[in-house]
Amino acid sequence: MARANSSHRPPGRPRSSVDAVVFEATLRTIHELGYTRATVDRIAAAAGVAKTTIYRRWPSKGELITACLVDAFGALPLTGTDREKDLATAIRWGAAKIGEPGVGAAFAGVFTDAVSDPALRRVLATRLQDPYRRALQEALGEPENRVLFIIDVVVGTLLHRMGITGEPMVDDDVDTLVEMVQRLLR
Amino acid sequence: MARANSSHRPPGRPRSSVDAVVFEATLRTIHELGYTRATVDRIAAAAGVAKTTIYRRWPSKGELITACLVDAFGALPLTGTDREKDLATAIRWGAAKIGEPGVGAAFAGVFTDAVSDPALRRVLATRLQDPYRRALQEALGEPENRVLFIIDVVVGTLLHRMGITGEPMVDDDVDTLVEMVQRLLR
DNA sequence: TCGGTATCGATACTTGAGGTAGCGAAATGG
DNA sequence: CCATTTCGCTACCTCAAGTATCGATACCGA
Repeated sequence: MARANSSHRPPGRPRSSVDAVVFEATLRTIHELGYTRATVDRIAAAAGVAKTTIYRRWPSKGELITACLVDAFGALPLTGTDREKDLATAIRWGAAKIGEPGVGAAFAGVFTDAVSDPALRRVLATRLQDPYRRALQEALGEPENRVLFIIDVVVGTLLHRMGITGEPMVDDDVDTLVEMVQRLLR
Repeated sequence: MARANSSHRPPGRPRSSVDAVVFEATLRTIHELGYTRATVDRIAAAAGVAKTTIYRRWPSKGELITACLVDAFGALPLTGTDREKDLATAIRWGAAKIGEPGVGAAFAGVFTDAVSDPALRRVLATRLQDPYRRALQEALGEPENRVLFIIDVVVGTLLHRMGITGEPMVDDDVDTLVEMVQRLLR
């Protein structure tokens, strides 16, 4: 069995550290041109990198966007002690992240691509949905199907608004969303 | 100013009445292959019609799908006398329609195309969203922004579930959705 | 210092989908 | 019979995802 030796460097030229630059260029390009016109060619150009370099690191546009979103969303800031507060935090956190330039459009775009692409759907579920679903299950102490329902409501609503208006949801409506979903915990 | 004379037939060969056949073929193809692989070529073949005939009637794939959805959804069956009941009816009606074969996938697909296509977004808003928004405003007696919020929640949630699982929402969750949104009327 | 190896940018290519152009044939009304 | 329009058909254009290849380059170990 091969030993996992983190201090061992693989042979050959090491990869240049441009992942963060590519992520930033991806969101910026999507923000400026929209998801469809944000082609891999344009993203590569915006990052100052060859298209082949993109495909060497992420096997498809969908996986690039997914990795970009995982990087952009980061970790949910939950306390684990106050269920109502944690749910409100999660909703407001999601609304804020989806409102960041390019994030909402990227999310909506990759999500819809996934509808017709089972492989991408698995990647999206594993890398993006599962971590937050588990964190919420633990913090809220609710069964999986209930947490999945809440995720459908919150993410679906926020993305639908973003897709219709092109603008993030206003705070008043986020407040309504928070109150509405919080009742499910009582 | 040209007079609108509905009894006057325009000259030339009349269009063959295949709209319904094309709509049926569109939903069936999307149901069988998914939105992305349901190309206009394949839809035309499934309808037994030339691709150019499709483009003679609908200027783009997005407009074809929109017309198809307008035809599939039809009119909301509201009473106009019982607000709570009408809201529940609207939600269950929407859930049932989105669950019909091909409808949910078509809706999700054209919706996401619209995110990056302002012209299509206008078509979708005018032909699909506005009629139901107005009908709900009248039946519920709620202001426009409140009705728009409800539409975001209901449609967003149903489409998100459909996109994630590929299956329509189960009745129990639809019930929860109904109760959750009904509280907004009180 | 010099191979071995893997990444780099660049270019060219394949595949597939949306959409258009132009044709002769067919269907209507006058 | 003639003008007009739609029909199916074929060929085509544009653009985007993804692949293949090549010389150049960066790192490691001997």
